[in-house]
Amino acid sequence: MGKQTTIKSVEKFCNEQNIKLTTRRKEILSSLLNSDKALSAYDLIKILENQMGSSIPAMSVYRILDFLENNSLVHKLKLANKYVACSHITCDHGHASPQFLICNDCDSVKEISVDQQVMAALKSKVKSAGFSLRSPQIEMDCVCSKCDQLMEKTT
Amino acid sequence: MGKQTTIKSVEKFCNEQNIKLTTRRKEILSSLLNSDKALSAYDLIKILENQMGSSIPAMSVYRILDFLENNSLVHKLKLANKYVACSHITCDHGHASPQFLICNDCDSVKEISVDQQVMAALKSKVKSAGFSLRSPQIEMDCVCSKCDQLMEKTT
DNA sequence: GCTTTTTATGATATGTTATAACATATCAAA
DNA sequence: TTTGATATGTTATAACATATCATAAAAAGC
Repeated sequence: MGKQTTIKSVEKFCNEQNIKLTTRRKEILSSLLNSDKALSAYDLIKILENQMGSSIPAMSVYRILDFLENNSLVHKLKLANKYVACSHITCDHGHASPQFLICNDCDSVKEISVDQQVMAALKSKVKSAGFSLRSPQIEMDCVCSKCDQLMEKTT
Repeated sequence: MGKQTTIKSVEKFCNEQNIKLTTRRKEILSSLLNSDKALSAYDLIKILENQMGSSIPAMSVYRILDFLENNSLVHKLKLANKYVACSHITCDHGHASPQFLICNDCDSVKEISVDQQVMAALKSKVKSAGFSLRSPQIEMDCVCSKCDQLMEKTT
């Protein structure tokens, strides 16, 4: 799907859901949608300055990321302290437990979903250990194929 | 197992493995072993100051944590940016993929292990997505039973 | 339309986690 | 006793995140 199409369809989605997608929020979300990598809050500040020519305080970025996360438009990757647009923004179906494969080298991220059975197995172990799951999100420390190849050449 | 026993058996283990457990390293590791929660580097600085009466720079703590992690005595929890002693320090058998259940409220941590089959399933999905796993460690955002009860009362 | 209230953003300061770069100490082996 | 390896100390700074108060913009009630 083209990027323009995506942001348009997100706007439509937000209208329907009564989510207020202000200019600032749209700028942040667009930057994330246009990136093939996870971005830190401070990456986003730089991007807004360079590409949109508008300066924005760190506090605003964090607030906006929070807002977008609460409305399931963005995910925070705790493994990397970075943020990605939800890859299911434009689906109408609710998505399963997200699993993020994060390249340790270049921060490229692939969002896939955890199998029902696997998730059930994980959950039941959590329960029998006396804990309860708060977020089904799973993040894994990986290397993408591109970086993997580069490493082999270097070694 | 008593705490004194543990640190003794760790010392024995380090001798056998030719891991130099210096005074500083022992202080850090003991603090982690004595804690039922994950601790940040700066928590450890405070603990050493209060309990051992010795001040230690942040840099040293981070280096020591690195060292202990490389020697499989300590795990870093990226979800919480905190550290825990490996719960298998005193086993002689190598342990499977660790799964950490981290209480979002009080940072108490339970280390269990991921089922072989579940791990295999996760791995194969990673592979077919064009990534390769770097660390089999899985961290999950949970609430422990104690905090769970407290929350219900408050609500 | 105009005020009130709520919501969003800006500005500033500060807190928290982590690493870089360089210096010193300690100890064992040549 | 010098050398080399390893561990630790010191200082500075980068990177990530939140608290607090002020201001602006939007929405709700009249």
